[in-house]
Amino acid sequence: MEIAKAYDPKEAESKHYERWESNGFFRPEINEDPDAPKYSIVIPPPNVTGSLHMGHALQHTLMDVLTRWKRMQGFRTLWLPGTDHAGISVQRKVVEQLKKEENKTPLDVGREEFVRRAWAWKEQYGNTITEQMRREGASVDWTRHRFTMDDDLSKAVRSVFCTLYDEGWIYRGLRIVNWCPKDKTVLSDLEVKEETKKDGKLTYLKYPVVGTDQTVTVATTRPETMLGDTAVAVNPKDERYKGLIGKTIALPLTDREIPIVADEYVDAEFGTGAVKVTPAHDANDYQIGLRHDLEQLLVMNDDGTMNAAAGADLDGLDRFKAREIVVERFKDLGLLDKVEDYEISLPICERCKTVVEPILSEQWFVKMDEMRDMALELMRTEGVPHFSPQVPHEKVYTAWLENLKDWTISRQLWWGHQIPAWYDADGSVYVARTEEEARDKAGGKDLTQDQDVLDTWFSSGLWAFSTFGWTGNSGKGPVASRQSDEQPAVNRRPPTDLDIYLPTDVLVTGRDIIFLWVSRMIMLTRKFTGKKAFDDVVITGTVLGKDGKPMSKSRNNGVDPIEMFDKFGVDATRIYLASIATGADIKWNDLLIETYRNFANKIWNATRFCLMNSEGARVDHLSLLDRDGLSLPDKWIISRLNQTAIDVNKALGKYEFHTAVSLLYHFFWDDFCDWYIELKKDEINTGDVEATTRILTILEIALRMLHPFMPYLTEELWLKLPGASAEMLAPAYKNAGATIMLTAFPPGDESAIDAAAEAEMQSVIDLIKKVRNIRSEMNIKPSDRVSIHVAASAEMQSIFAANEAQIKKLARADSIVLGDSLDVPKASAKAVLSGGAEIAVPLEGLIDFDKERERLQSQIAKLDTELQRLNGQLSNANFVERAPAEKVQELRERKEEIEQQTATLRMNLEALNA
RNA sequence: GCCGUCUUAGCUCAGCGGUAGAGCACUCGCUUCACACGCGAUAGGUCAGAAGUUCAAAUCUUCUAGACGGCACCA
Repeated sequence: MEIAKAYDPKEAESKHYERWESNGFFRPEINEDPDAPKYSIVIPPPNVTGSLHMGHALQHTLMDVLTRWKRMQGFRTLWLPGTDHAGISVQRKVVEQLKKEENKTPLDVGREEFVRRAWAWKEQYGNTITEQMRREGASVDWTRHRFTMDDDLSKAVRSVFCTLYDEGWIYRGLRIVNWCPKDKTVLSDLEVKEETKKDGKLTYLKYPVVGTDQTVTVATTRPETMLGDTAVAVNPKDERYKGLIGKTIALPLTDREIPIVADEYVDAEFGTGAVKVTPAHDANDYQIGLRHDLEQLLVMNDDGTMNAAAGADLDGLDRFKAREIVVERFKDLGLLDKVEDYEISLPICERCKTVVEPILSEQWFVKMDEMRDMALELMRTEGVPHFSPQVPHEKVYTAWLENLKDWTISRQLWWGHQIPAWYDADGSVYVARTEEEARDKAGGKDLTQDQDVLDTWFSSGLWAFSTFGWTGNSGKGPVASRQSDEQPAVNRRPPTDLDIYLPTDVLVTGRDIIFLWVSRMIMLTRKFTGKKAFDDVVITGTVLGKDGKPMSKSRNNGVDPIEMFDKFGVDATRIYLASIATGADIKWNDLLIETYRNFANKIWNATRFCLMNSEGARVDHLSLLDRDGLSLPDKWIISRLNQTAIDVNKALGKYEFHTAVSLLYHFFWDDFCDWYIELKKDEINTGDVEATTRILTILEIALRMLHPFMPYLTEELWLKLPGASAEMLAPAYKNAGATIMLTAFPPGDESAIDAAAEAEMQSVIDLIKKVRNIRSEMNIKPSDRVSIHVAASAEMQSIFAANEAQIKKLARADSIVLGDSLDVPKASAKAVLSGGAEIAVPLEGLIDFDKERERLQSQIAKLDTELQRLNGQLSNANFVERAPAEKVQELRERKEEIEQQTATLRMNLEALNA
């Protein structure tokens, strides 16, 4: 068989995905075993405006590893893909498009047309990520792809909204909210980020007290809001201001008089001890306002300009411009006390970076107290979700829940789920799933639907169950928390996806959306289905740029996964991402992927070698079963193979992907390539069919274990193996076409683990390494053969005798002399092996005695360091008494061994000096 | 301000009570019939610092320093 000398990832990547998908290999229905347990994952829906970034690549890799692993284990496996509608982002894209192409505003085209265009935009540009996921090799069931604005998912949204409203969990109210003047919408607390500004200013304004010549100085970072002040507050205990309480202020730049009130909230120690109170523009002031029954005066428009209430001459002016003017006027009036430099942290709109304005506004909210209790209870009683890694996410999650505030869910956008609430002419509200239902409730009155849409995260919060067909409004649909084994056998409808796949098994996502998404999904899924959304949550770390900072456009330190796929191959990128410790942040470094590109090439070439010599042989799992008659290297590699399989399964079960990668890497490269293939080369090259069969079989099993990490490479190679066919698939998939992805994942066989073989093989390896060391240190040319003399116990002699050919090959020796003692010329290099054995390589004419002395001395020195530590421990009475007996025994044996070895080495050294 | 994470070989990172590990880089030697994206052999670390618990600490506890993250406050 002709096979290229180096692995070309692009070729393999272009060949298999389409076949896998079109044959339905990604669908759970490919599994024909009616009793197969299910395994399900829903993807954290990327938003339709996005393109694949390294965080996605990482998360998708882990999800795909789990999915492929479980599928191979025979689970009925579903990884459900989808996207979310990204309210604000899409809205902004469409607004920009309208502006650019037609110089129109959304109001110019109207809501209906705007939404139509948003859909068109989504159809055209919204599939970037889903296309990129195919390149990744993601084994998602595309037939179950969902979008948060699909009909069913929209029904689910309305249904949830109505239920929550009817039960009093959703309310509409006037509150101080975070307002983004650019997007002209309210934002939830989680969509607002803090940005520290070092060049902020704290402005001190003097307010004249009516009927006196006194002034009260207040400080503010937002001077323009003084136009909306409706009081000045001081602490009632503050002696400085006691006399002023109850008096009024003539508010400058306005014709209003405002009271001076006493309120405990004011910290007498901070600033001037007097606070301007702007109830409509500050959350704390709002609370003060409620306590003192103050007017709530709004002085800003929704676009961040001042309104008429700010004064006719400021009406329409931008808030920052107004700020300057206000300060200037205070200066002119002689009422500007001072302006200090002040480090301030500003609330910023996460998406557009505009300074967020706290503003009084009527919005819809979800009451979170009961949901929070529900989630905390779940955490307490069942430990759900179980975070991996557990620390610190569990603690952060519960701490956040404990301080949870109500969630603002309305958004002043047109793209999204319009709130299912209608108003009649009197302003009475009717919440219903449909307009008809609302009109019924209203007794046929004319109604207008609420103009706002819901937060995108509201629909994402239903993702775990809305994606499985839950719409909640059938009245006889799936019922919460019904246990399948309690169901009567009669009159059963066929189980739905919701019955089968919820709860999902694990959620893989980033730290940044634990609150935004994970927590809300936990609460809403519990509330509406009675089920858990998932048992486990794997929180991935952040892939940082080369500068150690999170990748971002503004820092321009991003690394495009697609570029990495092009440069190193998808498989190398995937297994590299999986090799990062679960949850740990990692600085990006191309060199590290190179490791795995090299690994891919190594796998390719190892297979190439096996195939070049495979005449007459084919993969045959029976060839590994009867181990009694096998040679030491065979017993050893089978033992290692099974141990690796057991450990890989164990590691994946604990979401320790990096451990699994490291096990596979070392098994394949060190054990299989460096030792096993090398040891078997002679047999293979001489066309030993039995030997070749075993090596092909071991290779095939190794490829299976690598498949979840490196799907393209392993499929490409597997299909080339003689004997690889649909007949080798796992029983549940026996009718599918030939593919490695539906073979059984090696479970590992405990009984194949052969400690004796591993120990014996270790002696052989040790012997070869010692000889190689002598060769290298004594500058023996690779082409020169040596002879090896070994003094060892009878058992070890027989081991070496049995593997003589292999030892000679790998140590480049032409003879091995075995005996009870060494009989060699003085001009020999010597070394000791464990188990009391000693070796010598005669180097007549070649030996450099100084060098040999140095060599022996350095070996002695190394052993001496260890010996000293051992002596220290063993002479410590406390250790001998209190440490476990086995431990003490172990050290004693080790000490004897070292003493014996050093004695031998010393003798050899003296002999050299004699 | 509160909570948390990290600090291990030149670099990037594993390990997390019982003899310090990997990959890359470095040094030396190899056109050895799968692979130079390779093979073989070395070298390199008082595991940030201090104190404590323990027979035993990179690993547990406390403190200190530095890096980072989350939350709160911000007149």
